[in-house]
Amino acid sequence: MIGEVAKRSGVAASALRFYEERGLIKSMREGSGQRRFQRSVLRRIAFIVFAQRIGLTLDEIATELAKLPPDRAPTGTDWSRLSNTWTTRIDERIAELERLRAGLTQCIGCGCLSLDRCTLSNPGDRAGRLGPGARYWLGDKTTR
Amino acid sequence: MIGEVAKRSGVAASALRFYEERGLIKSMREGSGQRRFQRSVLRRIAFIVFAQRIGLTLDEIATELAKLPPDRAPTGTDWSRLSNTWTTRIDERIAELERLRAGLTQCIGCGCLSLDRCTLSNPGDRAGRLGPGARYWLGDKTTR
DNA sequence: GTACAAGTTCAAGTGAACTTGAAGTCAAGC
DNA sequence: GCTTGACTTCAAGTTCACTTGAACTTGTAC
Repeated sequence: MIGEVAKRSGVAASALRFYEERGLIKSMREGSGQRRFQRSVLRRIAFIVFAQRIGLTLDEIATELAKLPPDRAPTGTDWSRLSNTWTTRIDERIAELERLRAGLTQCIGCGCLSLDRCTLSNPGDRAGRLGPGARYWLGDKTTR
Repeated sequence: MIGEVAKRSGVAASALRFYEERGLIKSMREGSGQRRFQRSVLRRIAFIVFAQRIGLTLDEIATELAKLPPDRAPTGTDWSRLSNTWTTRIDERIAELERLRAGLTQCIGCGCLSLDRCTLSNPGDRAGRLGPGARYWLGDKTTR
């Protein structure tokens, strides 16, 4: 029952249908055509919600979830294998935020964000190397 | 010249026009109708880019930037006053990420994200209090 | 037997942050 | 005088992650 899962997970039923359409979760169908979910779907949903907060797109999340064994129920080990790569991602994001905080207090206040002498900024040799909309102040490769 | 500012900031000209339309930056016009920017616009753009990475929407950024004195060029003190509120925001985001990391390693691995006994999870008494699409696993009030 | 809640599909709408395209202006270089 | 490049406006398109609405079916309650 989709309503039950929605209630338990806090994720709207429409979103759950959307996730299924995108292949993030699966369901069985009853004779009547209504969805039946296995218990394990809750953990998947939890993972999706977490991952979104970390900043992954649904596509990336789908790719990650596809690494889980399709044949058997995922074990704690399966999950923690996924979690490990994500931990890295979180650490990177935290590091970036700390850089931003430093930039905010050290650079914007002092005026170097006029881009002439900030250690965070380094146009010229970095410009154009990042994708369209590149922002060299961020020292960011992903740009999104 | 918009192309010059685009090159210096790494932000696309179309985005700069969009920011101007949204009131985030300003420009003078030459006789020909082309935009002329003051040097200080670069610092504003830097601020916008930083703020976006921190997770603010353009609307929020506009609100923040509106706090700068419209009459005179902003001083370092003006900027750092803004930065302070943002530092808080960054710290919150870092704290959240650390919670997520804990959740990832402690909860998903162990199985409690089946939502029965996780300290991060607490349905029932929290359900429905958050907006639509509420996700109680996040312990989040803003939900976005 | 009929009301009602909960489910179904499918198409279209939403908001954020831009980008793209069409059609036109303007100054410089050859 | 004509091409080129950089600019202009304005409308429409794009991606992401959903939500909303219309039209319909199913199961339970009275």
